[in-house]
Amino acid sequence: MSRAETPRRGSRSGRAGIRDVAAAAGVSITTVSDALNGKGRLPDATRRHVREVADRLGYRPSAAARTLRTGKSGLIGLTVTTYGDEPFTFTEFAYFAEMARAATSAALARGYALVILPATSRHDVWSNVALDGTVVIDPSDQDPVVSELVRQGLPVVSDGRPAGALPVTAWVDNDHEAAVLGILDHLADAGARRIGLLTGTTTDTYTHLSTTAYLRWCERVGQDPVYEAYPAHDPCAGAVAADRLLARPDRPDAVYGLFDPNGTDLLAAARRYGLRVPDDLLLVCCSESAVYATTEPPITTLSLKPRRIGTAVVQLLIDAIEGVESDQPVEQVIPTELIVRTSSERRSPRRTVSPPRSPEEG
Amino acid sequence: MSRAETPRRGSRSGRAGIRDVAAAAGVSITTVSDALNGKGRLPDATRRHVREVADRLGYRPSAAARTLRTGKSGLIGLTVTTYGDEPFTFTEFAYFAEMARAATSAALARGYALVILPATSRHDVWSNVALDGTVVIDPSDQDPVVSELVRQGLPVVSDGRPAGALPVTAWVDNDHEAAVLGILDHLADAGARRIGLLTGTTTDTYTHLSTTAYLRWCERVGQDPVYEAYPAHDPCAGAVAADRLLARPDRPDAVYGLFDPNGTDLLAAARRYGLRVPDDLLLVCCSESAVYATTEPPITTLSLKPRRIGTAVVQLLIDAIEGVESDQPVEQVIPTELIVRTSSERRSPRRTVSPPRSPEEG
DNA sequence: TGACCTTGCAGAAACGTACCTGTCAACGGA
DNA sequence: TCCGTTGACAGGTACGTTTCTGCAAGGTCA
Repeated sequence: MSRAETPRRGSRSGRAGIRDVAAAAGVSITTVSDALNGKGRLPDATRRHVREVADRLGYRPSAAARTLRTGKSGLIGLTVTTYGDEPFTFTEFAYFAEMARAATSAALARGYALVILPATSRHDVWSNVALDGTVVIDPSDQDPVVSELVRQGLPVVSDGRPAGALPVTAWVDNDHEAAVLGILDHLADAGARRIGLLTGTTTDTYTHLSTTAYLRWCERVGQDPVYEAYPAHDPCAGAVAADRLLARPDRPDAVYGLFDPNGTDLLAAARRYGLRVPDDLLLVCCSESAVYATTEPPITTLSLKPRRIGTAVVQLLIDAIEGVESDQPVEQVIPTELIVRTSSERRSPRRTVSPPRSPEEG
Repeated sequence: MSRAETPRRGSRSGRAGIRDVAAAAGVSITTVSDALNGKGRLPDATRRHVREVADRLGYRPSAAARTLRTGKSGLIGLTVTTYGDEPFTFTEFAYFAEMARAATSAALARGYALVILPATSRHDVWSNVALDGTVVIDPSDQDPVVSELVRQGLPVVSDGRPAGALPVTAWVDNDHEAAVLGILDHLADAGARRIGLLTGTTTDTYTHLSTTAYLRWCERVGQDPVYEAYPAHDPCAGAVAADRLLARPDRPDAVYGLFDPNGTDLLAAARRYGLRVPDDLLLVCCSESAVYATTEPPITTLSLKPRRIGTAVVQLLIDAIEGVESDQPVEQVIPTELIVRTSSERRSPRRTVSPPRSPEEG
């Protein structure tokens, strides 16, 4: 109350700045900064006083100024693959939604927020946002976005192991070969004689690894490969490919579909051709969607565990940003989970579907 | 080339700044800024020269500094409703994913990026990011986040009309009452005598408006309401509620489900009770998911048109940010779309499902 | 030949914060 | 009494832009 009489002629910008708080509290800017950030050596009385004045003035520190000063923005980029103008493809919906949800959650828990950015290298958007690091989903071989980010010295963590010699900081992925081999063995165990594959025409790592694993398995067991490939970003093409696969003269008696909608597409196609599932046709597809638990019949699915992946990716990235010496390896393989349902149980289905337990009636 | 001989002793921060570009090009900082931003009065030769030097040095302007100076960050917040720790609920997946996709696309087209933020008012995250405005999904009555944002003078546009006197800048919504009434009439036309409702226990506007519309319709036509409510964020509760609805002594002969998974849940419950759809039970649910086109039978769905909503919301927000005098009203009602499929066609299903056309075989 | 305008650029002041470097008083020990 | 130490703060600079204001040089016109 000694000499804080000049109230610093009206905060002209509308919002209160750190200067206004300092003036109102009768202390210096340094003291305010230290008090609010828990630094410096201040008696608790001063700290409380400053905090109270700041609250009273509704002071919110400028994120831009803080970012400029500290070099940290608290923002993490999340690149989404684009097909044409659309940010992410329909076939990846459930996976992406789950993965993004987990990533968002993990980031927020550590004080970071996620920024959605397109994988296409539009410099004007990318350079307009100050990022501390980036998560990229399934980067392509010579991804220009990744190169640019690395050149700027930003950590980059990818979902999906990087193709070629892409210099990412860390990556997280499933063991796609093992997953496919496991499914094929599972189908063979269930009595399948000729297993078909519904795959994609794109060149991403997931499609590539899965397809070659299938081909190797066929070679090993001496089966002729039976597969149809289609552009995975086109949902209609999937239905057509499923139909074509079941219309072949060498029709398979079991099919694994690499993409989420393949299950319903194959089921619809089987119905058209009068094939009973699982009696005439065993079905498995890779999906995160819950609908396959209640289809007729329920369909066996492979889950890639997107929530675990999203969490792991963000943890690795933030560790790299904050320079934490992580005890986790920088290359993490997340196990997949095969959720076995009726569609792949040829012999003696255990039991008929029972109604869900109602909490009221014991 | 006159006196640019002091090369400004090495850009210490690693990255090239505007100063380094100015020194290398032999011009002033002002000239570099003007040249790169297309401002000022400069001959094309200078402009080209500066641009070339900037490219050679790999110069990227600091987003933080620009934001601090201009007050614009190019970032738009997208708040997601949270249940517990999870950023958004499973039941909204398809809707949210579509809506977010459209919003992302629309924002990027106008040079903005989206930041995902939780609706819960964790100040430390919110105040750490410089936003130009925010999209909120289904804000609650006295939403503290919205109040805070408005207090800061930021424009806020909501998906879903704001409850109470929430001071949003603009909003976009469907006409939920009209949609429900339309569906009930549609079901009655198809021969339904007693229409049931699967609804939620939450207090959001969507659930509230839809439920009261149903009750009013029942009163008008003289039908006793038959409905079950469950916490919409719990997928298991939905299956139980669907089962309970069909187990009632006054079992409805038609059901409308307000949430996305209700269709499969109701279908599974109907199967358990030996009810044929649509012969014994007409079914409609509100969903954006494509799976309902290929279920057995295909299920009639109501689409809320999340893509149009996402686009509209972002356009309104950016217009407000940039001070554009929009010719669009600040309150936009997007029409819903009823996609009629077999599950609600009691009399004479038009035709059986035909296989999709294959591009190869005409 | 001055007065005046246009062109082409440079200087320097912000933007709001964080933090490094003092400064001054009080205090304790020799 | 003197010196070293510590606590409690203030001053000032830097972060990297944008942009307002100036200022010469050259051209135009009376």
